[in-house]
Amino acid sequence: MASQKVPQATAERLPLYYRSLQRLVTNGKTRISSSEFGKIVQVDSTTIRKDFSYFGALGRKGYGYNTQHLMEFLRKTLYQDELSKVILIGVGHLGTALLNHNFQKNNNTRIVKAYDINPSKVGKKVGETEIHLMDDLATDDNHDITAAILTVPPDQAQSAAEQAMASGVHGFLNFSPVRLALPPEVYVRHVDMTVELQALIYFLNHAMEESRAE
Amino acid sequence: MASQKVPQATAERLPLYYRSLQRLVTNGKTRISSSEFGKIVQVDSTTIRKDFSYFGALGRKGYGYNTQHLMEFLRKTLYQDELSKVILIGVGHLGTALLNHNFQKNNNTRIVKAYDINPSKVGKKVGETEIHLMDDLATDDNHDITAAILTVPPDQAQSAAEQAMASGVHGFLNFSPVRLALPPEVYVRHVDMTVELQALIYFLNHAMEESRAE
DNA sequence: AAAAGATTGTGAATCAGATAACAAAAGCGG
DNA sequence: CCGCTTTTGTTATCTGATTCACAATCTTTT
Repeated sequence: MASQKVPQATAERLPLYYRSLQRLVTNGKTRISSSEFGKIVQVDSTTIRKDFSYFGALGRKGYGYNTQHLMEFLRKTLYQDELSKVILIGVGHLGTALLNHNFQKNNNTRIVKAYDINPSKVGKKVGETEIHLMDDLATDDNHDITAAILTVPPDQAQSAAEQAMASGVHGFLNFSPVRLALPPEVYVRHVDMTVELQALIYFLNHAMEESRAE
Repeated sequence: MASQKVPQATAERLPLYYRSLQRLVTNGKTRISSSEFGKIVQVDSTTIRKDFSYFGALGRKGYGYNTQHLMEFLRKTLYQDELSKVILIGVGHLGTALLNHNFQKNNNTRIVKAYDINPSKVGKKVGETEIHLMDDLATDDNHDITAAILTVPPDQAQSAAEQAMASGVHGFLNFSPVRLALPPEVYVRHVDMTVELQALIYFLNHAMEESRAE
């Protein structure tokens, strides 16, 4: 299986497709064409068809795609039919918000444990998740954990990531505004809100300049 | 000025460069080569030089870049020497976390006002920011506002964005897991944590499969 | 069951971005 | 102040992603 290599850009769109399909199925829509779907997810219809084509023929000519079927395919492909356990490191404002949110709504990812440096928080729960002491992280066994969400202050990010690695974690969703220096077998994704906001401001100002120039 | 068009990919790296430089300057580093800088921000040194070249000659051959000078250039380019006012819509868990954080640390962006649908929150403050009633959004004058941060539930995102537009906002940082349908003159950036996490899980599982295949 | 219409899947073309290669220019060490 | 070293800026090349164009094929209608 897994015929050709799936391009990175394609893989990054799959979760978006998946979530949109969940919504469509819930709303009782049974079939959809790539162009109609494209309007919803704001991706060109050709791109959508090409994305799906890496996994074989998922649609039917003259008909489109069966939403239920497509959704189930994506659920498997994204490993959403098995529970992914995740830990969260750093129970500050953002960490707390994520714990309360806990990704529980539509998907099969659960934050099973949180770590914080502050001993007074230890043992307490945020949402369903119990807080452990940061010092125990490196020596805990987290080999059954898929990924760690890093919501610590910038100066603690590198060290926290290393401790998580030591406990067996090999994937990170890094919310701290630092690039982590980690071995290549560890996979890191960045969510950097300050960068996003500054980029937004840059584009807004530049769009204005360009239209002025016209 | 603004000789050639700056590629999107370049523009999106500028905030990262800027923040790294702030740190370097603070730590007393006065000069840096593209290759040393590249290791810090984890971007290829050629890419860095090329990025800077769109803005003219910022470095000196055989020497590198003056950190202070470069930082100041980026500060201007990113409009960080003037205050950018931002509003936040949706004071839930995530919205509250962002208000408390308030982007204040190193940059010149401030959340000056928040909106929420819940009247019992109105008039209260989170951090420095006062909460207003959602119903007033469309009729308020927010033309001096650079962007709106959207942290509302998915089903309210579209309507909230439209109300913000009506009040004069033309840039959005959208944290809700929905693609907004807005006119093209409005600029939207998405921060989608569920997608990020699912993409991470996909890549982790697939990296494993590939290494198994070797 | 034939004709008309819809829509996929894909090879070819284009576009954007990243990397490589290197000449030109500046720094630096004796 | 001369030659060696460093490092930029940039052109050329490569890679990956998107878009185009259209044949193949299924659906729907009559």
